Amino acid sequence: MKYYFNEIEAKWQKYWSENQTFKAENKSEKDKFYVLDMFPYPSGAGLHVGHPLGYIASDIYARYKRHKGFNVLHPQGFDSFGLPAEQYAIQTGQHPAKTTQENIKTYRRQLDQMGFSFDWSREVRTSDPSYYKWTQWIFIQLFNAYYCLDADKAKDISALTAIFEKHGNEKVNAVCDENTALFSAEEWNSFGPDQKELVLSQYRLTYLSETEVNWCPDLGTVLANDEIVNGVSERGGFPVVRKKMKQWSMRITAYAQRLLDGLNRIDWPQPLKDAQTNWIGRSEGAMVSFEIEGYAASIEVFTTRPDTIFGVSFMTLAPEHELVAKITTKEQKSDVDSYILSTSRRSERDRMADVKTISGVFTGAYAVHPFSGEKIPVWIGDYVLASYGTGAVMAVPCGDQRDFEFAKHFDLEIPNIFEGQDISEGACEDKGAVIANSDFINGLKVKDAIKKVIEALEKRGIGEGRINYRLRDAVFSRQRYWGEPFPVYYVNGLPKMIDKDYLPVTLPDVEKYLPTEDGKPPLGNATIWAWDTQTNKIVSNDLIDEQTVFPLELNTMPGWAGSSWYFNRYMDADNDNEFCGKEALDYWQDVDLYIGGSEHTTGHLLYSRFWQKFLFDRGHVPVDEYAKKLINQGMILGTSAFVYRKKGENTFISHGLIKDKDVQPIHVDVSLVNASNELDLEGFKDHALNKDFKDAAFVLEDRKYIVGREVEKMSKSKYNVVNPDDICRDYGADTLRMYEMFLGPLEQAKPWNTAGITGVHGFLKRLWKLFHNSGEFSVSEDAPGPEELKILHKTIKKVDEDIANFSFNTSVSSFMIAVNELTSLSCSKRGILEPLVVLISPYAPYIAEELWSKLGHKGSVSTVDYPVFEAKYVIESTKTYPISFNGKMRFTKELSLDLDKEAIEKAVMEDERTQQQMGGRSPKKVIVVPGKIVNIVG
RNA sequence: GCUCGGAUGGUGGAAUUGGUAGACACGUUGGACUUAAAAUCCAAUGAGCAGUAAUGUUCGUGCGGGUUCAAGUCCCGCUCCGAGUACCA
Repeated sequence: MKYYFNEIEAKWQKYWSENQTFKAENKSEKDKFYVLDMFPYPSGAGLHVGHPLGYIASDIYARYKRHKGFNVLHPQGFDSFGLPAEQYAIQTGQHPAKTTQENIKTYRRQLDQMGFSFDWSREVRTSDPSYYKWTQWIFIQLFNAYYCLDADKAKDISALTAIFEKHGNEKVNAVCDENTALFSAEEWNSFGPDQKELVLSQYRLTYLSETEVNWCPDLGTVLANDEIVNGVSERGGFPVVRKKMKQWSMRITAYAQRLLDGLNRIDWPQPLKDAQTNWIGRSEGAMVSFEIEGYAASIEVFTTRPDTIFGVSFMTLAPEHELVAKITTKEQKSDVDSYILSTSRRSERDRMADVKTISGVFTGAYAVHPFSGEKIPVWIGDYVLASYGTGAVMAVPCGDQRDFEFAKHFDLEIPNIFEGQDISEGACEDKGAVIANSDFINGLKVKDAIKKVIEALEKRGIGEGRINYRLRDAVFSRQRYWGEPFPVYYVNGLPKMIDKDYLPVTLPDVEKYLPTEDGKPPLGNATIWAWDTQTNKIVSNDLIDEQTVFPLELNTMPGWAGSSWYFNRYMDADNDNEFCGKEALDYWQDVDLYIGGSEHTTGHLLYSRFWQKFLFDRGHVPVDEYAKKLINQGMILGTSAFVYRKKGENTFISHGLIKDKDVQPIHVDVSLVNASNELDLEGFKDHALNKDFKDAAFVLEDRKYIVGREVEKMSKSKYNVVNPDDICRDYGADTLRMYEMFLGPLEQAKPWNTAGITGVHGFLKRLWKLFHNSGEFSVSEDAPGPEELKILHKTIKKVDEDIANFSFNTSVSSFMIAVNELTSLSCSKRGILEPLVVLISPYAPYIAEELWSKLGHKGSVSTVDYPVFEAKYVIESTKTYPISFNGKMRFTKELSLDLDKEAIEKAVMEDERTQQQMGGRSPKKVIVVPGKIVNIVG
């Protein structure tokens, strides 16, 4: 009887769906285990074979844990707000909700086909009003909170106003804007409501501010730093410019230190932790204030090397620094203005690419050295970034290579403040140096000098020790249509939150999805988009009267809003009264295993940790790190195929004949190429992308056209996409699952190669054949013998260990060995098949279910708690090495069920003595048990 | 530049963490079945040398050293490849 995988798979999909086999309960006697995937954005192209890799791994783990007796939560959903649906809407006028709905349908079909054990009753979609209701709610919670540094946690904003009323803000130790002014209790109490609101916004964890943002004119929107790659937009590759706009921001910087500290408590990959650590970019140093000669202003700088303060010979401001206009002298004005103009014209990308060119200009102004009182010229230069620190540096050419080069270029002084260091060729950045020519810190080492300078600065009130972070507050506004609307309306230009009871504020319909002609975001096109504070309803814009009806926010939230808390929603996805019920949260707590791509390291994975910590502070969730363990699955790459067109001719040359001919490589669809790299010429002509190709000439080798190959990212534009639908049709989902695992280590990037799939498919066929010998299912009730049990338990032990270590590739090999060995014994015994089916079911659930039911079991193997994952026989691996006299070893491997324990114990006791003996003459025989080398005498 | 990975047959990759290097699979070659092909099954397959053969033997985990009875694995010094990040004061 043939292995009819298509029928089997359809049958069990139906069964699982009808019986809700994978529905998880929020109450159980069993221990909980939460396995999470990064939910997909449902794109129009559907899934390719690369997408499900992580889902297969997590599904294997989830099914394995169910067998081990855990109550497993394994949900799935869709990150369904996003730019592609919106751009499609701009082109076609089709509502993004409709496109999204259709795409989700395709995704769902593809996911079901692959046999994932998701609990779809908990599905979430970020674009669903019943979901984004709670995204809006969390936004309001952030608005109504500030970060108290004394308690080191977020608190309700009312606690802050209470302090202001009694003591003003002088003694408040909270995270706030740099330029927050001081006020007394009397002053606060005299402020009007609008002024109070402006002050509070300097403390709120989400706030409106005029910020310099990354504006992408082609996309008509603002981008976050992690959405920009090499100075152009990640999506589309359009140029990005700096622009000032009024935007919502998230005060993630308040959590910088806790985001660092939390990394020590979670089992995430080290490279990912390193990347987040670098992104947060903590550096210790000092703030120093330099007075400007002749002005009432001073320049604040941040430095990590306050010990080098006596080596300062000039200062450099970023061209965008606010003091530049104020302090530039008349004589220098035209130079400075033209320099600022030329740097602002250069895109960020040019500035980054061109690190070598040194440019700058003198402002004409002088600062005063805080200790020596000397005059220090103030320059501007584009090597100083406005967005880091204070946008100004104290330049120490002898201690910083960039300052050194700047000084050399403009012929500025380079005083040496290091004992016995030669600085004629470059700056001395060695932190073991000893300071000289530096007044009260002469003879001190760097570390001690830093301490002493900070003390002196603080004593004189002109500076202080400071920890600075590279991390910036996150801009939270997007000028897009297809995102969460803000639950915000404006009175006198000040934001007001809509009460929880009236959420969600649902996205309005618009005629056009582009920004309005006067430059407002797409929601500016909506005609029914105003808030009536009397009825608490969305009403027509015509009714705005500035008394009771007010304009609503026109921006929407960024893509990361919905994904920053979805893992909590799965625990209680249908709750209409809370974002997630307390009971569910207390039961499920956090994610035990999270699998997803490393591209989200400094985006989603940082923002979601931030929101979780906030929700924890406010008592809404029980833990402040939401994922105990995380694994980054490696990308599956495509193997692109190329044809080579002779330049200027319609002739294609086979890969082997190119040599030094002038040819242009052109991508060709991989489905037109067979396993030996031979191109289907008729197919190529029929599916030609370019009309000319229809009558192209070919230069062949061995009567074949051989294509060139290259490994690239799998993408539609590279014609190297392999569709899982095709693989499932030809080989079945079980084969696809096992093969993707077999391809190589989970965390490693690896190219897809359909040719190798026959090996795994052949294995499943052999397994099937083993128990369908005479054409129908046949299983023997005889008890298995030691040989057969040995095969089974060896496999159990190996597979169990491999799953625990996430080495799914080697466990597939173990299955193959087992089936090969059983085949050679012609073993078809129930006592072997039954546990083997359970063992194999996480990898190949469909064939396992089918065999399980043929064994006469009711219900699904997927939900069976079965002790099969504990090997009944303890198998010790022993090796015997007879040693010849020249010291070379040979040995025979022995795997035994009936080990002579006494002999081993005795040998272990002699271990020490043996080692001594081995230093001298070689023993005749050595037994190795794991971890020990022992000698057997005789 | 900095940070983190990696380098093993024709290919993807194993190697119980210091103990048979090359599991398992692809590919290749030969054979069986077949009119033939596909499918299936069996055998060989790191390289070299000797032998009709069983077998013996030498070399072999990017390069150069070192530690050890024993190194793909540990230590020191390089080379090359990949990923992330970048004027961060």
